[in-house]
Amino acid sequence: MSKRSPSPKSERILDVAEELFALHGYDGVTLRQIATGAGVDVALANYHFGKKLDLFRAVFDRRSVELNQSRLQALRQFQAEAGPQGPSVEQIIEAFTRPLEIAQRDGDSGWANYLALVAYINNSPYWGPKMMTKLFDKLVLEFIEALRTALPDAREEDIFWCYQNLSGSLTLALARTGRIDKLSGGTCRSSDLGAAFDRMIPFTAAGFRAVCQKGARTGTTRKKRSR
Amino acid sequence: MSKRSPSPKSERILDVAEELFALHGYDGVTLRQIATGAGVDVALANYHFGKKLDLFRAVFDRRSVELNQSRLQALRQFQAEAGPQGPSVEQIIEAFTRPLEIAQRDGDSGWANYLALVAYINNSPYWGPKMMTKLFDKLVLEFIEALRTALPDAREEDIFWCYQNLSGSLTLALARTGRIDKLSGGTCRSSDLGAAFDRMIPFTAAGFRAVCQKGARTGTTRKKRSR
DNA sequence: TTGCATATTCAACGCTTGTTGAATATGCTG
DNA sequence: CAGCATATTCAACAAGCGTTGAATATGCAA
Repeated sequence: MSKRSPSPKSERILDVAEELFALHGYDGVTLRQIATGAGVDVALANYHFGKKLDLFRAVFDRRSVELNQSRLQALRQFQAEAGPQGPSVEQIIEAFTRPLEIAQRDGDSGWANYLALVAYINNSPYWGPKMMTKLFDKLVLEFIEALRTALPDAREEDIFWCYQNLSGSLTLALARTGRIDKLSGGTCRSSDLGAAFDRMIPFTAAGFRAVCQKGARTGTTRKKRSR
Repeated sequence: MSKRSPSPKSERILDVAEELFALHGYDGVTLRQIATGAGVDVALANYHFGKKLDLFRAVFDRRSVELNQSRLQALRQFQAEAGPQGPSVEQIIEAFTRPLEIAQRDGDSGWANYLALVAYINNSPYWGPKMMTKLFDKLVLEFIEALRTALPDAREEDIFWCYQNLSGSLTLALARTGRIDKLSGGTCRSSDLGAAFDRMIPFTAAGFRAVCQKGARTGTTRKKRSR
């Protein structure tokens, strides 16, 4: 009703753009590459989405609502099951990450490309501040609030720095660079988000506790001897 | 002797290229932008470095040896001071990360741009596998070997997955996207690598222990209930 | 000063880029 | 069928791209 149903060719454009932007970044992809990959004329992308930048935004927007709804729902589920002290750190991180794995595993094949695109944007000093805030800040602050409840003695700045560690681990996993495959001699496959999350969740949960739990950090700012 | 000393203008080209590549990526920068920023003619980059891709490689190469020497030296120092069981996980991660902060703080101002460029390349599915291996794998495997010694009960795949978590946290910190500044309302500044590392080191050390220490993980692969 | 290697600029090339306006195809409504 | 909105292609544009060969400047050796 409110939005006309998209033509199949415009969806193909989004799919191909998603794949290419995730691999080569915004400037590394031409509209002609996208059009060729989608089997359409180069002018069609302009017709449906306007300028190249608008197409980039459309790709980034497309799956964000569904993605963040599933994460928020997972968090709400844990909160409903938990007592008044709220869900555990593990549960919060599980709700933050597992829906991404599930989308990649059960959703259409474009999800893997989309998650790699999010990784590209999140790690970019140019695009990150310009595009992440609008679509992801509200959700992230919701999770940080939950972490505050689970770690009541945490200092404000420690919570955010720990979140950045979590975000970094997640970002590199979503980028699926294949580097861990090489380093490990094939033992690990970066396409296996499930295996990555099986370690990432206990890893980062222990990290949060070590930095944010009562008595974890002494003194004022630095804790290690400088020499 | 073996290499002629570089002209001051060729260094300026490298400096400007470093800054722009770190911010916009390989395809987001033109040789004309670099030349203009360096105050030279566009043909000079070709004269000194060959093709655009060769210039990109030259920028990436320039500081890598010095960087990794300082990290390896820090590791060797801890190893010399430690008993036969080797340095602690914290010390290993400290040696892996602190030299980057020190380079940015005490070295010339281009170091911050260089580290952001490393973050860009490491997080890129296109450039990562193509460029990281040659310059960084040897060093990384040395650190992983040290971690194996510090965590003798760790499974092989767990060590590598945990390393990826560390690498991801480090990568996002080096990218200095400014996102944590916004999220935290100004409490954290992503340009402050020291503050980031003060949390990253205990955070990731606890993560390694939680996943890789004896008795940390039970059963075969998954540890959490699926529902 | 002359000579020569290195460094730098100049001018231009062929090609690709994003974008546009007009032309055509498609599919639904009457 | 006619009419019309939407979808798609066609052809072309001006601008910018990386790269090159020739021309000029620079700095040191004889």
